[in-house]
Amino acid sequence: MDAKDQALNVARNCFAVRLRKLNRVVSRHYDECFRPFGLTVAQFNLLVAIAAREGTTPSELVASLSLEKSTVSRNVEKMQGKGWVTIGAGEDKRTQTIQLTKAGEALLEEALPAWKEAQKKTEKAVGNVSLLLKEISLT
Amino acid sequence: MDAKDQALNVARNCFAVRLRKLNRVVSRHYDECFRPFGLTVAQFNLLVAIAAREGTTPSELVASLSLEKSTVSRNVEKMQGKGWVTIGAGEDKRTQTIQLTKAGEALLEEALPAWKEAQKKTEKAVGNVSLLLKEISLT
DNA sequence: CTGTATTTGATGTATATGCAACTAATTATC
DNA sequence: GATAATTAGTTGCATATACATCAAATACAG
Repeated sequence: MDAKDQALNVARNCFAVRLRKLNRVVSRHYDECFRPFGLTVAQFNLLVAIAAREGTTPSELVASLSLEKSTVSRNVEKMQGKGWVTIGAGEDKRTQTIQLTKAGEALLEEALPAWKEAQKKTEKAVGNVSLLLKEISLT
Repeated sequence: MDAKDQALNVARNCFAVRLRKLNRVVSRHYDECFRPFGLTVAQFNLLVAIAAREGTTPSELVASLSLEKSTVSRNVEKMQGKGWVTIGAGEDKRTQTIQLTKAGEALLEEALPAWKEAQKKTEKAVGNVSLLLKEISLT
């Protein structure tokens, strides 16, 4: 097998190559649907994660979303700037608690139809994603 | 269903949320394995894509990887800076052709064991990814 | 042909992401 | 109780990514 065929083989069988491409395509669908709300899919992710656990902490978000702490730190700060969340004192002087504001709740509510649309769009473009993701054992 | 439960529901069922998390986790495995070579998974993606079609063009990479053209432009430029690829004249005066250099080929060769390791690591951490990706109909 | 539309890349700007190094606070060790 | 280790978040830096806009080249319509 020459270098070219080997590369082709890698390109076809690499989990990362395929997953990352899928990720770009799918994320684009969601970004399109959320654009009218001035919302990105990454911000939407954080919003729902925060909404699902009122009074959560950055650390919890790090764990539940497998994000780097610095990413959470900066993205949450940005969302605070937009008035969607408030950052308050936590149990420790180290920790913080994050809450949705009224505006944040309202935004989520408004964006829900767009989310449903994105879900549909994704299934249509990519196939049976539910079935696909069902298999994954991510904590 | 109150707002919190609704958010939980979205968080659990959103394709983007789950896919993006999986993408981060998996990409991290590859990045770790490639780090000793000064290579990122994104660069590896491009390298194998270029190797698989010697003399490809940015446009082709855009199409085959579903990347934005500006992303390809800048990433390929960076890889040229590292001496892994050369950018030459294309058929048009608009287009370019991209070639792996000897160093680029050598790097791919060297990194192959790391890639295999990353594949294994991923299967171990995430489950049967092959089965999972088999279902996807991405062009 | 000539003027318009399309294609191909480059560049400006913004977001998302991660690693390394840092600080402050807390916990564990002795 | 003092010191070491760990934890929580922030900040500096770099890469990856996308959208909008631009310029140059080519293709197309008349």
